[in-house]
Amino acid sequence: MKIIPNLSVDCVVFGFDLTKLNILLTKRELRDPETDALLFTDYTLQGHHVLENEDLDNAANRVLKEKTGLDSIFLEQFHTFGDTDRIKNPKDMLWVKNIYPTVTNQVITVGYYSLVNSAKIHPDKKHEDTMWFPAENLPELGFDHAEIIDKALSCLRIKLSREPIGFELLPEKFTLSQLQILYEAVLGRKYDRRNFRKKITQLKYIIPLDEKQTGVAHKPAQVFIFSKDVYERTKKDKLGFPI
Amino acid sequence: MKIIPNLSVDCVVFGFDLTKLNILLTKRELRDPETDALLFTDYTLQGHHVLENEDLDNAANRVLKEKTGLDSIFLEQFHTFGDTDRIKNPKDMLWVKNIYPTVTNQVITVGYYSLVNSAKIHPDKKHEDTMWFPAENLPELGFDHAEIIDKALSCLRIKLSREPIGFELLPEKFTLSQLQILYEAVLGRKYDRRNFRKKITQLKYIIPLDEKQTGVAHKPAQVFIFSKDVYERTKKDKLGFPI
DNA sequence: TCAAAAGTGTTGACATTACACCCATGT
DNA sequence: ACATGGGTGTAATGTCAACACTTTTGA
Repeated sequence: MKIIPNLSVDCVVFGFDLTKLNILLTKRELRDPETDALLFTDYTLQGHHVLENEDLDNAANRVLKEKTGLDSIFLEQFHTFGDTDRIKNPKDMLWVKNIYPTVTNQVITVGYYSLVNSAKIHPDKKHEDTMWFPAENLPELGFDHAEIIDKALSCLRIKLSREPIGFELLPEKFTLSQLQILYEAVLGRKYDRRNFRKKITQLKYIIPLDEKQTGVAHKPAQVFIFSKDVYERTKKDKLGFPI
Repeated sequence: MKIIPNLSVDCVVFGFDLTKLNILLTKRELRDPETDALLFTDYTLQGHHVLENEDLDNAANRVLKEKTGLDSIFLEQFHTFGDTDRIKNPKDMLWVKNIYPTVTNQVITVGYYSLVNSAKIHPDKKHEDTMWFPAENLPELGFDHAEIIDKALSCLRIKLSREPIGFELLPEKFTLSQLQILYEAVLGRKYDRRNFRKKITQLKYIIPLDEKQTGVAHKPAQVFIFSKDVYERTKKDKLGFPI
């Protein structure tokens, strides 16, 4: 299958480990083709060129499946990056010349972000060089991927403050504290525990189970599930008042 | 300047005539190259292929400048459309084959919307075949432009309910009723006049002038201006509570 | 003098914030 | 027994929704 040389997708994979927000990155190395000397090393998002006769969304799904093994997970297009000087860093130009000699110097990339429960990816097994980094503490990034991640995060924040998508980052059964930590981690603010619980428990689509946490060295918490079905049935698309 | 055959931008130009929300469309006709018989006619967004060595955002600005004469107006990228079957209607395939024979059958388009005060465009003069249509009552559209407009409108709604961008659609000096009608037209809901005014007048960046409407057959309204400067200085990026 | 939109305040319901103590479990 | 996070209520404040009459102008 031939690639489309001037069109790629990049996926910002967000994960939550019940403590903090993480981003999945892949190690990139460039070695001199003759001497094999290590020229540089850094990290990049999971990306690939779109293939001929492939829908954009499918390209993003394919990349995700290849890099994480996960299928049919939450995936949302957030922005397209098309400045002609996107690849301006000398190391990136060198890398492109070595790895994709057929690629033009004007590549636009469509950014997607996806949300996964970190526990579902075991990067050590399949892809040694693909690993989680805390969103707050990322390593050196290739290309314009720092910019792409910034934009992804700000789009995720807006989305999360409008729609209940946080559950995509949690195990199916979760506690209210885990949910609160998730919101705090993504939105970068704190919530009062009582007020948070009050708010959440009045939502009909967050359903308490007759089940408690086990194996924790403190009072076990009640577990909840999210019902997308109930949400879809009861949501009312109200837009905020003008700012 | 050569075009990039598989990459285009489409601009959804929103205008407000102090009454309702409008969208700028261009008439498209295809005639049989031999008999000159009219094969079909419909309307399309303002779009064009991106040029080699042109930034995406610049391409959108160029298209807008060419089609409306306007420069440096509000322009926001909202979504990229990249399904392989985007051009599936027979009339569209026919049109592409006639007009852009070099173009591949897999073209992705980056959607932008822009906001203009309708009064600033006099389509009759420059472009007879480019005209305003009420957003609520659009004619038959080519390609997937109905879908693109839907998405643009829903993105505009979300943006408008988060940020004060409505002023881009208004004359520099406006009345509170005009602002209210604008919000009602875009968001598709009604506001109580007293509550709306209460809310707006407490915003420091909407500044009353010592000036009144003239030439109206009723009590003249006070006029206001929007200060982007004051807004930028006083805004606090608060994200909503989880839904 | 009439028509048309401008302008103006109060009240009740609801949502948001702030805040402190006891509980159940594993070690 | 202790450390850890779970679970709970109330009062003050702020925000939102509903509602009707008078004013100013041009025609």
